[in-house]
Amino acid sequence: MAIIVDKVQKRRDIALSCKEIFFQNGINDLTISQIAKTAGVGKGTIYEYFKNKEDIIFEIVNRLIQERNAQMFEEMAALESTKEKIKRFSRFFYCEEDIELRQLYKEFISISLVQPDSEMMAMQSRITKDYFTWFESIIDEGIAKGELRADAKEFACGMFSVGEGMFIKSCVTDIIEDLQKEIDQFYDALFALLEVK
Amino acid sequence: MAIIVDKVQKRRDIALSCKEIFFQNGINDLTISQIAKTAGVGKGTIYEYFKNKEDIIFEIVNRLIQERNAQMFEEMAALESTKEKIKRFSRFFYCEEDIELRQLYKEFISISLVQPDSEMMAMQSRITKDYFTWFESIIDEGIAKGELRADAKEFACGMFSVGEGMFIKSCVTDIIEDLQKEIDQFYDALFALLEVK
Amino acid sequence: MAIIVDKVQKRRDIALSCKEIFFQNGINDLTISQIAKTAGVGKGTIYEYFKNKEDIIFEIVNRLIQERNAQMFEEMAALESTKEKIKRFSRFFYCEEDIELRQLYKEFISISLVQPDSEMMAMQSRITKDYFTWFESIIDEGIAKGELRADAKEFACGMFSVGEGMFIKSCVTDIIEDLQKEIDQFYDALFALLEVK
Amino acid sequence: MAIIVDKVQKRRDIALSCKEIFFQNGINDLTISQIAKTAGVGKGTIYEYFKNKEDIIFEIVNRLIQERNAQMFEEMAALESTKEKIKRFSRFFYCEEDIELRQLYKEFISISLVQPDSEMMAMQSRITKDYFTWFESIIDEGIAKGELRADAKEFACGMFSVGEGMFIKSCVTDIIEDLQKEIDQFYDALFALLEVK
DNA sequence: TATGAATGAGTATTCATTCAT
DNA sequence: CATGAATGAATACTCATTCAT
Repeated sequence: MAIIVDKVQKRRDIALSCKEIFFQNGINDLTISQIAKTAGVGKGTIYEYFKNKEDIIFEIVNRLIQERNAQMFEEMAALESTKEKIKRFSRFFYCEEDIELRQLYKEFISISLVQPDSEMMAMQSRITKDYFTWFESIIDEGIAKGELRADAKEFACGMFSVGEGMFIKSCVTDIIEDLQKEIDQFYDALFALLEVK
Repeated sequence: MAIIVDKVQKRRDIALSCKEIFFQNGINDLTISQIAKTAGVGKGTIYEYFKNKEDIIFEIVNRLIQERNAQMFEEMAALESTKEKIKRFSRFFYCEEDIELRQLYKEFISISLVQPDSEMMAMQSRITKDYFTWFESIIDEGIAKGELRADAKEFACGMFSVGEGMFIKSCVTDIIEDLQKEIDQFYDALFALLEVK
Repeated sequence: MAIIVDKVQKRRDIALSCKEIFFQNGINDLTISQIAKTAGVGKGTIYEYFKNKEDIIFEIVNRLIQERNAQMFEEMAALESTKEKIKRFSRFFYCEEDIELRQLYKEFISISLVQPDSEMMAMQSRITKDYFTWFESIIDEGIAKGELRADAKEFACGMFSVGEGMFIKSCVTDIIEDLQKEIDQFYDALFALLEVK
Repeated sequence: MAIIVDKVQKRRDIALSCKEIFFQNGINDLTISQIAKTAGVGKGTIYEYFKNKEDIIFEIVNRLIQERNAQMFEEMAALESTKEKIKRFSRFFYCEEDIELRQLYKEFISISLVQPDSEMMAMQSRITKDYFTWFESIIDEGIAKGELRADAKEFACGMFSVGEGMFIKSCVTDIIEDLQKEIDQFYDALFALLEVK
């Protein structure tokens, strides 16, 4: 009998083997030849596991995002106050703390902007909803604990969006000096208005 | 001397002649051949006025952004209250009102994400600062007029970022239903806290 | 011994299992993967029974041609007069009556034209001779029955060739309108000269 | 001013430069790389003059066919009797006389069989009609000169088709021995019936 | 100065065949 | 005997850039 390969596992393996070049060069310099070489397989083998290039890029981004998001949510869950959690969330993206996470999201958004019809869009939607749900839940929690005013919930969507907006800003402009400070200030000012005194 | 002016003028002319194909196909399908044909010049001529493709794309985006932003600020200046102005600002990007402006910014951000080293970045910075300055100035104005609380200014940066964030969201996700409503709600809720009663 | 018979049987089975995809897509889109899947065996197994792709294509065409030709001759044998038989022969190919038979011969001839060194050529010779022999025999019969003049036999080869020629014409040109009428007219005119009054 | 090239002329030049490899290897081994190399130009240059591979192959076949057919008709026109002309026509294809002409028609028909949707089909139709018209005209002439019976015209189409049929036969079978004799016999027998005694 | 003809490096994808299990 | 995972040579086509005129 011939070897039976776990296709799902091999997809993941090939995708993850590209981690390094992905983080180094982004997706633009990712050619099938390079992917094959990096994964240590033949070019034809790639097409045994992926429909086309779009498919493999999707898998790479998908795997990495899943991996990172899980870590993020876990870390944030460990924190106490609502404000702390939200500030921690922002710090993932604006500090140089995790340069790879930044690179990952950057590529992710850029692909989605350029190829809005692909599966990428569905994934973006899913992830955006997850973030938004998380924001809502911790604000709910804050209200339940009596930390926040009842109308704080109306800011959930905005809180997430301001994060996304500043992330883009940090990527496409030179205005990097006080980015973290800026976002902190915004959240501080907002929470000053929302916290129950 | 006259020749230098001519160069600048010709750069602009060539760039603006591509308006239509840019809005139709985006930047990905913009080839030098096409640009040359559209501009009514030879392919070689392009390289007399532009260093390379990056350079010409920069010029196109630059010219179009200048043009549009001028219009935008003019329109917004005509409005009365601070809240109205800011809501008008958001409407430029989230409604289908001006599909071309959306397309323009989308391309602009996507290029900047992918080629952060180019001149694009400086341009992004400049524009972002302009927006931010505008936000600050109208908030100042609101405070001066007694519409807004003194600490409203701390939200200038956030107000702009939430706009950018939602713009990205509207481009990369399917979550489109109540985008305009969502952003309006956010601004309403925020102004409810900031307005002097 | 039994093994050899099995091999022959399996070759036939695999070949005939491809009937459907052959008639649907022709030979150009016939890949080994597809053949293996359709035959319900592994890709490697194909190479146990066939030397290479050429070999399997030969077998497919061979089996299908055998099958169809047997039917054809049987049907034609049931007819009465010489002219009827010959006209019936032509109808197999020129009418849309049997689209699959047309497709089969088309592929057959096209392969033979392109790869004249293969076994295909021997098969073409065999089949052409069969047709020719059949033409001769029914003309002989016609002469024996007193239907046809004695020198009619000199037209056997031509009668077959005119059929082949018009088949090709019907495949490669748009001149389709009165193909059946044209060939009928030719045979009518010829038989008018050949029939004993 | 830049060089202005006669596009039509260059198309022809590139096409004709492939004559040799076309006659040696047929169309199957004709790759763009090879064509470019043979024509002494870069691969990209090919696409300046041809839409795609199909287009260049069409040009090659087209040019060669035009060239040869002109020669053929000229030669045939020089002959006297109707029978001579028709027999001469057949000799072009069945003898080894002009191996290249045979190869050319072989490829031509084979391409048309495989890609019936291309421009090739229109060309086949045109050429077939030309041949047919020629057959009709010389039969008319024969009738006018009193050589042939008035009903000879009904055989024009058949006479051409029998030629095509035997050409195919000569290409795809081993039955080559008496091909010329066979076709001569057919025409002799037919003319024996058609000639006015 | 203006041009457009020429270019070739670069890329995704296919598929017959092999061979370790 | 049977298999299907692995392969890589082969191929059409694109497009930014150069340079002779």
